[in-house]
Amino acid sequence: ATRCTGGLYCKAQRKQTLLHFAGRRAMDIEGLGDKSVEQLVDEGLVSSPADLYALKFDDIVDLEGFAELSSNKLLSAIEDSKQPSLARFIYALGIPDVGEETAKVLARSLGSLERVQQALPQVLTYLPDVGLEVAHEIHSFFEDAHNQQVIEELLKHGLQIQDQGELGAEFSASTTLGGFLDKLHIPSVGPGGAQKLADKFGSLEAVMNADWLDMRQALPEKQANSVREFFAVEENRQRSLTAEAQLADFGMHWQSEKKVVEGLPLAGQTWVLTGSLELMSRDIAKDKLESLGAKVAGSVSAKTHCVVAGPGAGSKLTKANELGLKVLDEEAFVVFLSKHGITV
DNA sequence: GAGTACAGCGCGGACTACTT
DNA sequence: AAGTAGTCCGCGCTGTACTC
Repeated sequence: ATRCTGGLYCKAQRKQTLLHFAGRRAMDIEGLGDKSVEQLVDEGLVSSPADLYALKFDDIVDLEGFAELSSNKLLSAIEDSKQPSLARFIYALGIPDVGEETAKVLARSLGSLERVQQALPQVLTYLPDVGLEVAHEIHSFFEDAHNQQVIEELLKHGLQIQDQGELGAEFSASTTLGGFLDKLHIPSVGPGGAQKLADKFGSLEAVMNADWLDMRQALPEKQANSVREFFAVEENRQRSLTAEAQLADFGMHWQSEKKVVEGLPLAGQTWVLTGSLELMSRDIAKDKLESLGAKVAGSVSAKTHCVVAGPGAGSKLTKANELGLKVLDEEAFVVFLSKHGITV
């Protein structure tokens, strides 16, 4: 994507950042819409999200449209936003390519802001739907000095991020030594070769320091050569060790098998909501489904398990019918939920 | 046979249009 | 004007044909 390179100095970008930060799905600061952000930035009162938390009554009461009432309202809305969930907070930061879903994944899997901030690209790619590209965006966002400063100030102003905790299961479950070696992208060595190395040596150090004979026992000549050459490069050794150290630091230990069968009834299923739902909001419906282990997607495909269609459903319902997918109307959906012990 | 390169697909994210 | 459904694009993943 191309974006304005004005960075810190670009007013328009700062406004966008603030609007996103305050948005209903992010920090949910009511009363901070287009108009107010416009003024706050133009008057030089606010230039980063952190500045919001330093605003005083006297600063804003003279602004256009801000008499006593709305000033107090805004201040208390800001105050009320001080305990965001980790997922919301990450989303609010507006990291490129990180929307609500990816923010949730980061929060769930890494469990704490520190870990998200420190995570190396190689480590981030362990998360579902995070590839190298997105991993680098995340990593460089937190490496940026200005971004670091803003986060630091936010915390200093009393922001308390909730649900800091342990590493999530999906992260720990997906880390194996074989998988890790595969991610190093040693030329000529794919998943198969990586697994053989893992089986034979059992640790990264052992692979790095293996002598030729042992190496040849694990792999054919060409691949064995490639591995040696790879680890002969100092930079590769460092990168591998750092990534491994971080995984260990995050409390990770190599596991032999990756598969976790989740106990949730809809684990692994993808659902789609379309049309207007009248008995509950879309967000609630989505939450309910997610709590049963389902993934709620935005578009219908052959991989969709079920479509919930309210009145006014359009192309998605058509497609679902074309594909012969299971479709529930809202009433049937509510019945379905109650069968799983969820009341609306 | 194993690794790689490539293509197609599904989903998330961002944008647009429509409704109220 | 705000909120929501629909559309479009790009990233990551998977499956397949190709190569060594």
